[in-house]
Amino acid sequence: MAIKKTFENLPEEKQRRVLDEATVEFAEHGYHQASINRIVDRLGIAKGSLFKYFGNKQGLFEHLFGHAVAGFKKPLKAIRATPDLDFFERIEQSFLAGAQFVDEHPNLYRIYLKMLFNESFPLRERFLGEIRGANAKYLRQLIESGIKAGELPASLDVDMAVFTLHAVMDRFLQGYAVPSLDNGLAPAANLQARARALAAFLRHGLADAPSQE
Amino acid sequence: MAIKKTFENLPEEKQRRVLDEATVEFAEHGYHQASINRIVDRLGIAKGSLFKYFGNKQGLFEHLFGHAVAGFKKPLKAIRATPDLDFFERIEQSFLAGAQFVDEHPNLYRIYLKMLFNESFPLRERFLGEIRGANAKYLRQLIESGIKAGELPASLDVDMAVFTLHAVMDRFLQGYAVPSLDNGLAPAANLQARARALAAFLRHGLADAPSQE
Amino acid sequence: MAIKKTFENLPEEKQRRVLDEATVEFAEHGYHQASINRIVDRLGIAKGSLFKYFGNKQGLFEHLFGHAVAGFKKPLKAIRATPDLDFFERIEQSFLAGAQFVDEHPNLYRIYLKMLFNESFPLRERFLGEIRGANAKYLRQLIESGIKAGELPASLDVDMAVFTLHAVMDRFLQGYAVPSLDNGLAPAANLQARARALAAFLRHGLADAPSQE
Amino acid sequence: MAIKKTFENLPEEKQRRVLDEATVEFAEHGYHQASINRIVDRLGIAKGSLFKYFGNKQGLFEHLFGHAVAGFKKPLKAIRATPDLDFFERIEQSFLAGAQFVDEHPNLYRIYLKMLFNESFPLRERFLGEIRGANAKYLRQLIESGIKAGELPASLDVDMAVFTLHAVMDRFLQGYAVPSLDNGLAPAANLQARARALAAFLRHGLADAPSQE
DNA sequence: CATGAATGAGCGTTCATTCAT
DNA sequence: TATGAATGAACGCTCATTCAT
Repeated sequence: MAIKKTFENLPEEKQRRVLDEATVEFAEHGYHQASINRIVDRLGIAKGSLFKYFGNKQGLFEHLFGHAVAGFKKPLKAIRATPDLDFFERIEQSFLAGAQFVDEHPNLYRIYLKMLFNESFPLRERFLGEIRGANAKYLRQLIESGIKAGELPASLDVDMAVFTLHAVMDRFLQGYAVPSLDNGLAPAANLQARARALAAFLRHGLADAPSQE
Repeated sequence: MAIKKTFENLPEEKQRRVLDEATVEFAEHGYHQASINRIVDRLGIAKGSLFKYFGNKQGLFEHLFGHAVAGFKKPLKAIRATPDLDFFERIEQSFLAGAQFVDEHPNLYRIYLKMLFNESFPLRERFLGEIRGANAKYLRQLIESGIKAGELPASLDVDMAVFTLHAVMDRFLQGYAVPSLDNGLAPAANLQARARALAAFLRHGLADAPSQE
Repeated sequence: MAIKKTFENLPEEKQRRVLDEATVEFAEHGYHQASINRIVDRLGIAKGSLFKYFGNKQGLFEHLFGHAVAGFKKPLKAIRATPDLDFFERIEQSFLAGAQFVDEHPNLYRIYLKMLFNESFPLRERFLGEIRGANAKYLRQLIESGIKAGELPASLDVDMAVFTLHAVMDRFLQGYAVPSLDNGLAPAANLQARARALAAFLRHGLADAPSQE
Repeated sequence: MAIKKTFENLPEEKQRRVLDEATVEFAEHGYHQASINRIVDRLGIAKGSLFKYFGNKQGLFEHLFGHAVAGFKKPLKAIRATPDLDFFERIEQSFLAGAQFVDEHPNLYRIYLKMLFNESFPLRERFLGEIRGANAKYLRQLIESGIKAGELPASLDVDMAVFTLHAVMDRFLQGYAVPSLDNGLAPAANLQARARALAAFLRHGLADAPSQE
């Protein structure tokens, strides 16, 4: 707590600038390659100030990303509370909600992606566990609701379903955030169309795909 | 390739040792955090030698990973040539072939994963494009063969199918290579069982899942 | 002394706390390694306040240790005024008085020890001169009284006697304050026994030592 | 070992310069206040070089002082081997041998003094233990020889004798190396005279001092 | 050709001190 | 008067790279 007292006394506008610049730096370079020097240079503040605010580099990162973790979970909450949508509509909406988060917080999402396979981020296990755990739990609840509502067969292998949904949703967002990873695969369809297509796809599988219209 | 001439004159055994140690270092630390110092210390060779062989750090990485890229494509080739398997059996086999590659080349796969979302790897775009492009192409051909063989409906949205298959296969391998990312989602099923379950799942989708036995 | 005006207006209790914490810090880390940050953190006061009180780090140290110097001289004064003790009893009592001072002001004594051979303490020459000069003067007077009283031979080389007494007394206190410096030398005798033994020793020297009982 | 390989391959002249400059820096400022920057600036070499040689600041210090520790013990050895001197002549010679060491290695002795009461030197306990232990052992053997030779009474309290000799010898050298600590106490007698006077003094003690001539 | 000593920019971090509020 | 945010030089240390031997 003592660490952030100084920072929290700052004018909100300045707090925002500091966190934004730092987020950009971590998003561009990852944790270790991110440079405190560059951050303070861009901010036009003294190096010592940043250390007063956050204690050290790790403190800065943890503050910044720790506060953001909640944001990763929020978009999904809204959808679960929509009684008028059926399961596949909710899936579709979840895709779009994720994309909206990526649009609004592109750098936080980039940090998350870098953290996925780079072990050297501080608190990586905790942060990833929270985000991915929340996602998985959300999807599981969605599926279970779908079964209860008769929209999904009771015989569904819920674990596999969660796994598949999670995989496809992750990939959908990754491709959206880093288009170069979609290398030639998908048509440059607009976002909603792709979300709808994927949802339809997940409904029937490969062998039982209905005719396209 | 004047750069690699002196390296290629080395005894093959020594070449292998150099590349192996470097691969381990890049796999553990990524590109920028990897330390030439540590590599030559472990190898017991002079630092200057490594620079003579590869020019610089980037040259070392490009040589090493460039040679490895072909390895990423090989396992899939074998499966496409199996006339006695139907589409979903091939998918299942593809999963297992990928897992086998991860087993045999864990460090190359770790490098690939780190490269996915970290822009600072040299030739990243090219390497990723090659690997992912080959994967996508392979999957597309598999699907098209499946359609021709009547195992998949002609109406299938091939792009979406490729996308989904790719997503699930990637996630399958990532979870296999980095189990902590599977956070609580999947049961500790053995590899083959999970591959089979996923293939079955992809066949019928969520809404049309057959009863489990 | 404009510098200390605001400090002296503080409630005495607070003055004491400030000086005590600062003394601990200087005793633990010496002058340069002592950290104003740590001091104000422990005190819970603003950093600016300390600088208002004392101007700068050096001012704080000088105030603190300057006030303490008198304390270094006090214990000895008392002994000189004891008419019923002979010279060697006074020496013995001086040792014990020194030890008592170390017990009561361990941190001041630690500062003094650190200052002995570390040129970077502010006002070091003056402080050391005062303390050591007072000690030497005290010992000289003790010796001269002893000669006058016929307890010591008139032929005594007073300079050498002062030197030796000073050396032994210093070492006695140093070993008491920093036992690790006594490395294996002395038996774990209790304080009074050792003081008495040293006094006896100083009386007769090495060659003329009487039988031990 | 690996740490010092690079350094040991250097021309001896350069090795000497490096160690000399570093010794001066540590002698002037102690361990923590000593600045690697200043050392390399004075040497005109790159900062990285020093770290290649010794790994880190502590490694430099330990190398430098560790090698010097043997030098602290050497002068005493020579004296013990002189059969033609009696006990008090040996004491006198020991004082002078110590003074000679201080003359030849003033900066090492200054480091030793700073280390005495400053806990923050690396390996302080070990270095001090070695030096002081060797001194104490040397003095004890001297005393025991003196007793055997009948030059000292068999009833002598050896522990106290060692303690006193050690104290006086230390103080003698400290005053020689840091004259300001002798504040006004002793006359500016020449070295040999003072050594002789102290030895005489230790022989007879205060109460039994013979007439001065 | 191999070596490994030398380089120096850059890193994260600490610190006493200043000064507007 | 008390505050505490801001400062920026200095610290120990790492690194990929160069080049004389």
